[in-house]
Amino acid sequence: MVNASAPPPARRIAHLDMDAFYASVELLRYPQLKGLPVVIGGGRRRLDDALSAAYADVPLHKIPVDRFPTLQGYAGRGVITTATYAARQFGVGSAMGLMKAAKLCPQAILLPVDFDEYRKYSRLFKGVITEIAPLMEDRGVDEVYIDFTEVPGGQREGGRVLARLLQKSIFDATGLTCSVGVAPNKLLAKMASEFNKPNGIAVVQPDDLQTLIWPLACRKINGIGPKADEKLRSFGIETIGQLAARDLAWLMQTFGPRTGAWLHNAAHGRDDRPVVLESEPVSMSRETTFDRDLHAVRDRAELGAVFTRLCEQVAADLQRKGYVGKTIGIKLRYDDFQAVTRDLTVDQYTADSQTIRRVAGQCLKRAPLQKKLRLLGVRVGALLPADAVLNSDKDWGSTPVKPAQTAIHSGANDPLTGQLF
DNA sequence: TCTGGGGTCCTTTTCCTT
DNA sequence: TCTGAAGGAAAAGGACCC
Repeated sequence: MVNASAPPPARRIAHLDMDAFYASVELLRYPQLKGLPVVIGGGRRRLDDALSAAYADVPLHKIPVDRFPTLQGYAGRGVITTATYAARQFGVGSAMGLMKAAKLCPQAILLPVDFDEYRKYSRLFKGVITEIAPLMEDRGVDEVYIDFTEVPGGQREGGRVLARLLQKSIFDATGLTCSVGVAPNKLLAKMASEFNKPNGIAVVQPDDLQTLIWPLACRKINGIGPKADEKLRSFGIETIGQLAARDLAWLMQTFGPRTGAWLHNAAHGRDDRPVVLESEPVSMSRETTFDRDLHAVRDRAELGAVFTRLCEQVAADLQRKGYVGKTIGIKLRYDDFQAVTRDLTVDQYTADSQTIRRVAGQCLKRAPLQKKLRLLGVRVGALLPADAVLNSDKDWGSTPVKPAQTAIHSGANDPLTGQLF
């Protein structure tokens, strides 16, 4: 039992964020690129294949720098996922189109994204963390929340001692650095982890709200994106302090009851979300942007093949991870970048590619197909673990499918989609 | 020269039922 | 049969995050 006379330990939540994760992992493989402008993104082919074919007998770190592909003359679609500091000097950055980046910094080396490699290091550093502090919430490939409250050392110097231990242990195991923020809750910990990047630690106490948090831009609150920020600015609200000064009723009136209350709490540093150790996925999807825009009629063979492949990929993902779902949908993005979605909920849970393909095809018939398409996606939602679903047969593929609601126009005579979809 | 891919969550709209 | 209200579920869109 807990000693009744001792106060409960103060809640200490850490947010740990790996520094420039993708780029750092790539530099472990190719240390000869250190200090050079490097952008990661776009490329569909694996660099390894190209380089290791030419340098089969040379270790990766000995491949000459001038053998790496650069942005010079790059033609094609795709965006930069991340860029090294040396590349940022030229004005290139995340989410920028590769062709634009090629104009700004043609000498930048282009590496393809290698998620398998990043996932490998992700598992590694998370394993190090849970050995020391088991209450960890996974927030993607390069960041986590950790509940320090009951961990030995988690209260010393407000959490700084444990944060240092984690940094050192992660570096020893992976060669990678990270930044840690420790605070009374997730909201503040997330902001704190940005204070001393890279390889930094920041500790925020409840009393620090006005001095450390209120001067920050509203955008620093996790959950306030470009749209919300713009709306706030239109009311003259730029800093978190200015947001905190608005009264709750006005915020709820202006932003809706839920968002308004959330904004109010966030500005006052209040957040009682727990650290969540396990969570089930809600949906799985695959989507692809075409090399060139495709037309539903003129390119229907190509489009149909991509469509089938996406369905197969989603089905394979579901099966590999052991899930079934019953809301099946598609996503289209037209050449003008407008996006539409259509989905349909069926009676039986499924992870079968042909079933997904059939239902997704019905969705596609309900979408406008006059404009050219630049992207096609397939999604399965309303997921359940496959072993939790008591469908009579285990062969998801053979389950009959019919729409749960309205009968869907068959579209058999539709000139656009007639036989193909 | 535009703008990836894989997610979650929230709000609004639409449809169905009573 | 029509009309309208109310509530729920599904569908659609969009903001946001990594």
